Amino acid sequence: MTRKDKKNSTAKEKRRIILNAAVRVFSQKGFHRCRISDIASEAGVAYGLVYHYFDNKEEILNSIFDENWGLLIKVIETVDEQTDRGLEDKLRDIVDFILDAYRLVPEVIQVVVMEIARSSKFLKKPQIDAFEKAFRKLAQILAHHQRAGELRTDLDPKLMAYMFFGSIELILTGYLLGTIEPASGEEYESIKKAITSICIQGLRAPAR
Amino acid sequence: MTRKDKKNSTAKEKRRIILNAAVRVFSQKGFHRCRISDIASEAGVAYGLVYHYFDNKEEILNSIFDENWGLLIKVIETVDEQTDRGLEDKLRDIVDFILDAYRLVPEVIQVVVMEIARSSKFLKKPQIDAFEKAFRKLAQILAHHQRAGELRTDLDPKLMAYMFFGSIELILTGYLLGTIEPASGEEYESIKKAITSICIQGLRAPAR
Amino acid sequence: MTRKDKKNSTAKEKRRIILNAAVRVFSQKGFHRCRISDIASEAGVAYGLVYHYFDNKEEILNSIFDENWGLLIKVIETVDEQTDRGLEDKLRDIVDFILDAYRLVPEVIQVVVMEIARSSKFLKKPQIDAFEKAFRKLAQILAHHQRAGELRTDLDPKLMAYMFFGSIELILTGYLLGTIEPASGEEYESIKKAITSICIQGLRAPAR
Amino acid sequence: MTRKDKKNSTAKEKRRIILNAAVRVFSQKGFHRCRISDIASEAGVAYGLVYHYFDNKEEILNSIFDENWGLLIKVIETVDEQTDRGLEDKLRDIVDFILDAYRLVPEVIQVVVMEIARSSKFLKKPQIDAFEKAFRKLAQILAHHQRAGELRTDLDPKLMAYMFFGSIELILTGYLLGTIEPASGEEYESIKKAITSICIQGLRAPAR
DNA sequence: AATGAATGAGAGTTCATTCAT
DNA sequence: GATGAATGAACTCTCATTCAT
Repeated sequence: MTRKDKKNSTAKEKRRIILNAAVRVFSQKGFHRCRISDIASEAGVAYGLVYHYFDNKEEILNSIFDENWGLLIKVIETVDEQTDRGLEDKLRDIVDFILDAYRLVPEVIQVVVMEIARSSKFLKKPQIDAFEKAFRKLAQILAHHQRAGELRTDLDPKLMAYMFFGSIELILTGYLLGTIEPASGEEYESIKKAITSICIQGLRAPAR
Repeated sequence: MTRKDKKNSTAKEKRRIILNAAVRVFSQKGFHRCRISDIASEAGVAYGLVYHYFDNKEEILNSIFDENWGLLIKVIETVDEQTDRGLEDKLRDIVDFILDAYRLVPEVIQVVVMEIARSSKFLKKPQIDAFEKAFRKLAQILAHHQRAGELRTDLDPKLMAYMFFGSIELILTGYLLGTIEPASGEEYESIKKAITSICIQGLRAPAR
Repeated sequence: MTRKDKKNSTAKEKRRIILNAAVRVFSQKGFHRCRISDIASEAGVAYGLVYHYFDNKEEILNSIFDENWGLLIKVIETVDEQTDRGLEDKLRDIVDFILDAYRLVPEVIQVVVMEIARSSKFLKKPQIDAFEKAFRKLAQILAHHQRAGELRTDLDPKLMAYMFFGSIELILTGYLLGTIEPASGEEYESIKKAITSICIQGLRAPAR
Repeated sequence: MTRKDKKNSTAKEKRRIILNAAVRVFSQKGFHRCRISDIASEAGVAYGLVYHYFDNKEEILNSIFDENWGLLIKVIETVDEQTDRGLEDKLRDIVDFILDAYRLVPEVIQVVVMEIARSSKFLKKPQIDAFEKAFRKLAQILAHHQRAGELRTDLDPKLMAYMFFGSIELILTGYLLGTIEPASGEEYESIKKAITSICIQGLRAPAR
């Protein structure tokens, strides 16, 4: 019987528990409106323990961002490497990833979108860089397809990238706010398709 | 010579001065990171005077939102009434209004977008309603053009509205963050055109 | 037509209006819980005007005390001069004065008793002196009757005076709190009699 | 050697230390005139610790009241149960308790009497109820002796109870104010006797 | 006399963070 | 690792008082 079995949490797992608790309370009350003790009691630990695993409150938020935004970047990079696939497939992969994540862990998406991306002006350097990296990567992909003649060339690829993510983000916000009614499983698929399709048809070079 | 001329500020003007100061400090440091005293000293008034004109910090933020978001709603409503104009013109008016506002008073836009719209989940009822109203109005316009056969009918107009505003918003964020290089006057015009064009071509019903 | 007729308030009357308003709000909310602006709006004047008639908040309270406590002292002095009357009559006059005052202007009594007499430790010198004067005067009267053989001599007259006022005061408090049910006009008379009687004869049932 | 011995204060003791410090500063400066920081520095603890043990300033005052008024109620209840003892003994027990408490901890008595009992109109419900309970209990005792023929029946027992406590209270106030000179140990005993005796027999000199 | 805008010290309260156990 | 008592800076909000008009 290993130590892991005896205790239901190793150091790493404890950190995870705290992080998950933080996601929940951040999403419920907002980062600034919640206290370390809220996180601790949600996690079921003493609040002093939070400081064993994280230097301070902001670091918790940054950890959530790093971890999840990192996944997005990884998806975009993977997509970028698949040079043989079409633009539509690529964008669709990204949309799928984000919307699936939203379905599975909406709180995570909320925190990342509402608490971090949106106060991006006040992020620390590493987070700003990571934030920007996703846009840059996508812009690269778009530029590639521009050069391949699949996309209109009168537009800055970066601008397109921002519009793409902006579209997705505000739709998620609509869901989060409840001003767009939450979609059923089937609808999700059609929304994914819709987002991609709107972007593509808008971006696609006009047929001759 | 009236009293108004003698003194450089009437009650209403003092309120304005404080509100403008608040916009500046909110945009510089963020709502949660700035203190009432920051606003007061930026406005050049005593601490307590801020409370003479506003009940509390949040009311200041709400006033900024109400005032400016109200303008947006008015623009959308005006556009809605112009039944004889084409969709492209209408969207262009909205884009123009937002981007021109950004050029003139970027701090206002930043505060409205980053500090309020983005933490919309935590707004008070009247603000949530106002927030939603803009989307609903635009969705109405889009639905109208859908029925007129100008827009593809396979999409929820609300979804389109969210994508439209989302595109604009994240582009503004890019500007605010400096990750999109701020455009010169001329470029502004081309960006306005681009946003409208992307949206229209993407949304337009396929040519038969 | 005199100025007094034109305007419904001379300086002295304005002062009176403010003072009366102060009594009402002090009695409702308590001295520490009410603001100058409460007094002003109760009086129907601008709050700056309060400072024309009074130096500060505390002076208002002191004025209320001085004025009313002065009446009590006057009554006691008058009683003291009536050397030919019996002790019972004298005490009864004092009791009458206080209880009648309570019937007529309970708010005044409340403020004097609860806000001033009771925080007597923190009064200014002139008020402490006036406060004490009433007790000293009554003690003098009691001492006189002690020497005349009407009162037991085993007790300090001052102690008796304190007990006398203390009895009255806490009964009033009971009324003010509503823990003693407010008496009707007739009952008032019997209470006056009871207080005097208890002081002189005590609680014991008369021996048969 | 237990932890309790090593450290000079457990959680409960710390609370006690703060409460005692609060009694001292309340009695010196008055509740409204003292700040939390006064309590903290008097207790020798950090500002924030006071809030670790008490929700707010008022709760501190209420705790002092509850604790000490509770003792008074207990004494009255004990006295009430001793059905075989005479009225004089019973009243004497209550007088003893209060005056002994005053000798031992005059600050406590001052705070309870001057800061709480006297602003009883503004107390919270539980405190008002407790306040009234003491009077009700004593009135019950008096009513019992009334029925037993030991007390005059022409008086409301509640009224008597108020007079009894009122007498004691204002005497204590006289001490607190220094307008009655603080008694020596021996005098205390005679004062206790005097109060009881006056209540029962009144002020009148015994008929010869 | 009258107004109420303006001032700013003051006080309660919160809470991130540290640290002894 | 774990706990939660202890710290104190920070910040909002209040309100008595002043003063220009």
